[in-house]
Amino acid sequence: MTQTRRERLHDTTREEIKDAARAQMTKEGTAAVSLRAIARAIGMTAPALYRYYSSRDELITALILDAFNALADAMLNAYDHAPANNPLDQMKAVMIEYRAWAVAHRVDFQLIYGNPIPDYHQTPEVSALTALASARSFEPLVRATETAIRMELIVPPDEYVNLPAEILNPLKTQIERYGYDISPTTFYLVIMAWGHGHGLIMLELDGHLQPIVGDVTTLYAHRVNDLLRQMGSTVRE
Amino acid sequence: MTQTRRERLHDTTREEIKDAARAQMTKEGTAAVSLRAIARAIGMTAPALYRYYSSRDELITALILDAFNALADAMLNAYDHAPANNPLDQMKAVMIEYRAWAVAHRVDFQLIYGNPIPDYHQTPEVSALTALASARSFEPLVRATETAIRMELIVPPDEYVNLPAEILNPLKTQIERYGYDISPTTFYLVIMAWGHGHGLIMLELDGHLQPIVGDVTTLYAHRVNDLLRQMGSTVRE
DNA sequence: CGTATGATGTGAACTATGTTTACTAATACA
DNA sequence: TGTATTAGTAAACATAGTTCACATCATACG
Repeated sequence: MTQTRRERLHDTTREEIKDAARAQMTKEGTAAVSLRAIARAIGMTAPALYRYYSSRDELITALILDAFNALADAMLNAYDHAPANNPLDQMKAVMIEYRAWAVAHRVDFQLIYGNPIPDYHQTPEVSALTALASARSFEPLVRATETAIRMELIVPPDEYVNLPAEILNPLKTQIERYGYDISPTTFYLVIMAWGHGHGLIMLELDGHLQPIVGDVTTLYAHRVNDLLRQMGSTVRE
Repeated sequence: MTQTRRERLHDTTREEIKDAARAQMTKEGTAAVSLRAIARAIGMTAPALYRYYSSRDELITALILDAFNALADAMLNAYDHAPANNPLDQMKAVMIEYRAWAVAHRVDFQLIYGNPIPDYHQTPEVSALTALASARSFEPLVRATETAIRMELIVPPDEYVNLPAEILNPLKTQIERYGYDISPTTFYLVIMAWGHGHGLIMLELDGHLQPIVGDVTTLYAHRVNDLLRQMGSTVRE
């Protein structure tokens, strides 16, 4: 792990390039990542960038992985800072943070969950990494939900306990595959919450929600609270 | 409305250009619309396209408006073909169609709800048109929901009837502004359903859902049925 | 019927882009 | 100090959107 001076400088420049790319995406959109523009911004010529990233695709891959990890970190952090003995508050905190991060880092969120960038092609190894990072983002929510159910702070209605076989079986398979120690009900509820939150966030980012509901923060918080109620939260707000 | 032969040919070519553009997007992604490639595909040179669209942006605008209208038509059609006296089935049909259209027309759906295309800039007039088309898409769902509530096929739980002021007021404002004849509860429930369905669809299109739940069609249908239950449907499936 | 007009198309040119190649300048290490 | 590696450049190639000057040809009019 000992880095030579050269390696340190190299890494610094790699970060500088990513920062310039992010700045550019923020201004012009995720798809507008231009090597030549990045080079101009940091006072180099375009071919020099190839000393740091073997192609535009590799640079974009680095940005995507960074974004995934930052989101996962943010959600884990929200989980850690919520009251440890209160899984319901943990669930809320993580759900709220999902949107907060998306709004505060629109570009990175679009990089993860938006349209693919034109001409960008992901290698299978990278897909595996992003899938892992994606799963890591929602581990806190899964854990909090499972705990809430075990503590009977959430008593899910029968619909979510006795799931029909065609829904139940794939969930079971997935749980076994990853060796999770959770019930299919937990898994189903998390997917429900994820889908709901994700949809509201996407609509907000595309500008479809704000003109309709005014303050989206308020609506989102209300929806999160209501989601817990729908899940069978036994604690009134 | 009488068209000369020339105008007819002109319109035909405009359609041919759009078709080529759609074919290209389907193959290479929404952002990869290339005038030169379109020209090649239909046996012309790129500058010739400027006789039909004054720029790449204007072509993309045409594609976006087409997509919006096609989605609205599809949802209205689903509404019309559901049993007229059964608003619950109408609601289901429209929600199911929303996903079905998105999956069958991924590219057009991304054009509407995905990342903006790089360097594409929308004029305010176009934004107004798309907002209108977007509203038109969800009119059937709004109407069916309002009817279901009036017929007491849906009796929404208290949470959705007595909405907190900070949620209620923006909804009321919006309803007045468009002169809709619906209750804020209807509006809230539609936003809830829209957000939920939209999120699941986006996750599916990005490939995040299928590996987790296997058959997404089954999960989505299950979620739609459960949404009606959450809204307070008095009819058991 | 012949002619002028306007629509339709082409090819060259301009500014961008990502990428490769050949070359130079600087740095680190023996 | 000498040498191998690294960091950077300039030139070149193919791609893109767009503009311009020009040719062609069907239509409309005198």
